[in-house]
Amino acid sequence: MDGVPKLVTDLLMPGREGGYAKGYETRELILRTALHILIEEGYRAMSMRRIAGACGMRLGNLTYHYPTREDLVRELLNAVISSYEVEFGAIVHAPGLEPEERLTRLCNLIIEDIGSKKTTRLFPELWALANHDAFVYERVHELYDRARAPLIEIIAEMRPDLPEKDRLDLGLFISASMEGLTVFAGYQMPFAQRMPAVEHIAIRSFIDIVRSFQPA
Amino acid sequence: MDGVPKLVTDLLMPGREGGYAKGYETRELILRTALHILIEEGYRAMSMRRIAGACGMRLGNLTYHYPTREDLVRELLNAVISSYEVEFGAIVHAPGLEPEERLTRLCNLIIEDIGSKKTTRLFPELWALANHDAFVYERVHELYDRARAPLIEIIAEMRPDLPEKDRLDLGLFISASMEGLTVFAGYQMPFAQRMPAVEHIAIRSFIDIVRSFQPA
DNA sequence: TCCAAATTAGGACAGTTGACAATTTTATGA
DNA sequence: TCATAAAATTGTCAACTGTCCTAATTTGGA
Repeated sequence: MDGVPKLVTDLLMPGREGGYAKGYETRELILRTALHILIEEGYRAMSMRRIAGACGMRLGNLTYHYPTREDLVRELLNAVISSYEVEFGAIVHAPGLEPEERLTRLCNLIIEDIGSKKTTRLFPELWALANHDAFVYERVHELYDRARAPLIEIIAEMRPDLPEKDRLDLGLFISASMEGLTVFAGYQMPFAQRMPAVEHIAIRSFIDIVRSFQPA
Repeated sequence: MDGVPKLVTDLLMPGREGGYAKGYETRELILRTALHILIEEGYRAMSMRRIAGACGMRLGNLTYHYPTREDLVRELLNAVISSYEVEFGAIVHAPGLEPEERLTRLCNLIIEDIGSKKTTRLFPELWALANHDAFVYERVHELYDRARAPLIEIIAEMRPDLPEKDRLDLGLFISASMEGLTVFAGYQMPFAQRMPAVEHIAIRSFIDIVRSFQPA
C-alpha cells in the first residue's frame, strides 16, 4: 500500500479539507478488498459475504456501508477508472521533448502498466462485465477515450498535415493494438519472456505508421 | 443455423459413419443453447436451470446429459475452440499467391471474425475465465498458438533471412495487435464505423513492419 | 409384440446469494 | 455526563445455485 493512492479518499474525494467524513476509512478498506478479490479470484468470487469476511467485518456491516451490491460495484468501478485516468493524465505534459520521443515514452508507460498483474487480470473482467452491463460499458468506454487523448495529441504534432479523421484512426489503431497486449501479457508462455522484444517491435511499428501514413 | 457447423456432431465427432450415437442431437442443442446464453447474457446467467429452460427441458434431463456443470463448460469450450481452429486452418493453403497478399487476406479474415458479435462477446468472457480457470487458460492458449502458426509461416516466407526468434516476435505482435481490435470492436462509438479505416491502417502497418524489420 | 436401455420428469438436498430488520456497541459533541 | 448519531452485530428471509436420486416415459431392437 506504500504510496499507492487510496481509492476513495484520494480519488473520489480529492483534497478534502479538514479530513474525511467518518466511515470513509472503512469504505476505503471495503473497496480495496473488493478489488483485490476481483483481481485474484474473479467477479464470481466477489460476493458480499466474501468481501465482508476478507475485511474482517460482518455482512450486515458491509450492507450498512453499501446497501446493495450494485452500489459497491459502481463505486469500485468509479474509483478504479479514476485511478487510471490520474495515471495517464500525468503523461500529457512533458515539454522539451520531440513528439516521437514522447510517443515512445507514452507507449512504454502504457505497455508497462499493461504488463502488471493488476491490469492483465482486471481489464478482461471489465470487458466481460461491459458486455452485459451498460454502466460498466460506459465507464470503460470513457476511460479509453481519455487514454487516447494524449496519444492523438502527439500524433497531431507529428502529422499536422493530416485531417482529424485520419489522426483519430491512427490513435485508435495504436491504442487498440496496445490493448491487445493485455490479453497476451497474462499468458506465461511463450509471450511473457518475449514481451520486451514485442514491445520494441510495437513501438517501432507505431512510429513508422504515423510517420509514413498517407491519406486516401 | 444455415450452414453453420454443428458444435458437437460436426466438430467433436467429425465424419462419424453410420450416423451419430443416440442423444447427440440433444447434447448438440444443449451446447448451442449454452453458448447463446453465454454470449447474450454472460457467464453468470449461464446456470444449469437457465440452460435447461432455454432448451425446453427439465433440469434433471440436463444433468443426465451433463452430470456436472464443469462437464458442460469443458465440452462447450472444446467445441467452440475447435470451431475456431477449423476456421483458421482453412486459410493456410492458398497456393499461387504472393506472401504479402496472403498476409493481407489472413488479417482480413481474422479481423472480419473479430468484428462479429459472437467473437467480441465470447472472447472477453473467455479471457476473464482463463484468469482463474486453468482449463480455460490452457484451451485459449492453445487456440492462439494454432492461430499464430499460419501467420508465422507467411512471415517466414517474406523474411527467410530472419532468425526464428524474430519471426516469432513479429507474429506475436501482429496477433496480439489484432486481438486488441476485439476489445474495441465491441464498442459502438467511435470505433465501430471507423473499423474499416483502422483495419486498413493495421494491415499496412503489419506488412511494413515485417518487410522492414531489422534484427538487433 | 415385448423387453431393455435410453431418455425425460419430478422432487429433494445442502449450500450460497443479496437484502433486510432488530439490536447492541461505539464514538462524538454539547 | 449524557443524549444522539454512527457503526457493527446478529439473525432471518426468499430466491437461486449445483448435485443427486427415483420414478415415469419413450425409444429402439430382437
